[in-house]
Amino acid sequence: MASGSNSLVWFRKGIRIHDNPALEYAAKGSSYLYPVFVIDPRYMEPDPTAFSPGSARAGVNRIRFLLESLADLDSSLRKLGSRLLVLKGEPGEVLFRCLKEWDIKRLCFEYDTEPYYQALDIKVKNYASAAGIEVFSPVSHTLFNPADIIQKFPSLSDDMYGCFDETSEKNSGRPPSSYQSFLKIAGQPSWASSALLTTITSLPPVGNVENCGISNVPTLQELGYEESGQDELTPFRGGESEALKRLRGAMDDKEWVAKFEKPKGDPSAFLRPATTVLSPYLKFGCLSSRYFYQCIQDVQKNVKSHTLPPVSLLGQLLWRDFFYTAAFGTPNFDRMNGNRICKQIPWNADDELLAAWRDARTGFPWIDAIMVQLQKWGWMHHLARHCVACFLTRGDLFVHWEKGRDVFERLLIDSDWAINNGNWLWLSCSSFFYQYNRIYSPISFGKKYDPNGDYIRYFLPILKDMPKEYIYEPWTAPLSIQTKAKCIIGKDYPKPDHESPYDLQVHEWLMTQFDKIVVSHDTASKECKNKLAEAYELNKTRNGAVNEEDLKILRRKFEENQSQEPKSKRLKNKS
DNA sequence: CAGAGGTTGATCCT
DNA sequence: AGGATCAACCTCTG
Repeated sequence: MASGSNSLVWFRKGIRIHDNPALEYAAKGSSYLYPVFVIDPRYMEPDPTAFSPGSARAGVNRIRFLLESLADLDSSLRKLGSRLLVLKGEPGEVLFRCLKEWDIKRLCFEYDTEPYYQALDIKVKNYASAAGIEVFSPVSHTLFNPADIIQKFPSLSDDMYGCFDETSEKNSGRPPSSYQSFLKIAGQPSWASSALLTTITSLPPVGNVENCGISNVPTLQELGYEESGQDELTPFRGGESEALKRLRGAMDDKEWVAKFEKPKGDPSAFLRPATTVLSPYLKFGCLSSRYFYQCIQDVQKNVKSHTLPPVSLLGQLLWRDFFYTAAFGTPNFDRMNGNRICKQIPWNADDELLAAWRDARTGFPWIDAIMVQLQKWGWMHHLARHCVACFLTRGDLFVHWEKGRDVFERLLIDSDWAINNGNWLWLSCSSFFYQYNRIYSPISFGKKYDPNGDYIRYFLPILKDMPKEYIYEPWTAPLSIQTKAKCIIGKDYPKPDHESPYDLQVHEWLMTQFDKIVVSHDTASKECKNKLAEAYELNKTRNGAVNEEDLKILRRKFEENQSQEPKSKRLKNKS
């Protein structure tokens, strides 16, 4: 490109100034630079029919986080002599209009591996090349280029059998299916010991943008959302400035960084979370994962000893790349059907169970408190996510992981297509992880970290006066205690009734008859284990070719087993 | 094809 | 707090 012409940098993720190759390249030698963000109504427009405040695809917490991130980007750009140009509409159409209107010769945007952008970006690139516009689309969202990893990974079908199927021809490798093999292929990132940061001191000016429908970064209200109370909204503020502040805060405690062991974190810690809470900033690219990587490396160089992947802090960033690689290299990664790495399992399609889980009324306080934190904060600890995901799918309710995935995808401020789907595959024992006998107890897991139940008391204030002896299993509290705690189970707080619609009197009677609880996690989890064993068996005999009919037959069998042992009979057997 | 290992289970035991 | 045991899956390695 001849220097002295116009460039456009298109922000999607990568909402930052630091370590932003697309921005740097766009700025180099241009007379005018147009920094653009397109507000896609499909993602941002209020949808009153959704189950929570927000658009059709995103809860209001994440929309707000995005707007804050954009406002921060705009303010940073202004300090460099530029500004953010916000436009509304279908991104492709808006972009084509801008390219024409402003006579753009160079278009720069961060490469994105998600299916949505893969499809959109092909259109954009085709348009640009037909119009003689240079396109620069660097990989800067992840540590590695997922395509490189897949290329390097020896394809099973090529190596062992020397045959070529359609997939191996197109794609010489498949993504590694375990973290360890991923680490081995990935190695050190090429840039690990080189300087990433070129400090930008000024940017080319923005050209004439009159009559182009440019606006400032809108507020939630300007987008048509109603004002809501502070305590209904996430405590985490969006933006690059906030990300770097948070990063600095974490890195300052060198001991903590060096000793970080993810599985040892306390999921019930909420006043001071046990992790960095940098995930939402990584999701939107307010924080560069590569810069984060280098910061951790710096700390590790200066301490005597440190933890290692998979549990270390660096290991967490590598998990992110692991899931990005798996997601990029697996067709239909976000579905069970047609997903070659996903076990085919006849999950329930029970919308009532799903709604009880989603709306925090399962009757298990540990589970419900986590779901309230999800709705209010849009963030909860990784292990808390494990508990509710396990409970919904393979642990207790046997509801399809795709349903839970949808709820997380909407409500999490850090929801990330690759990572969210990857973790649901993991937790439901559909892929990556297969030890389905390891089930999180909705009662004892939380108790181990928080015996007093402070986390439950905070997010489920109705239970705030329940004595700690009963707070994880309030249905076991004698009625006198429930009365004193101003929380009658079955009236003020649900009893776990997804299996047993008993009235309170029967419930009370049962409490005198059994030392075990009425709706037993024990019973539900045992049934789930049996179902998973049968489903695994089916997958084995069908050798990865389970069809709709197979699943239907097995689903019918599960239903028959359940009706053979009705609730009343089950109780009589016990008494 | 056997054996080792797998980020984060629960329970009981010391 | 840490270890053994439970029951037992899959993937990777040699």
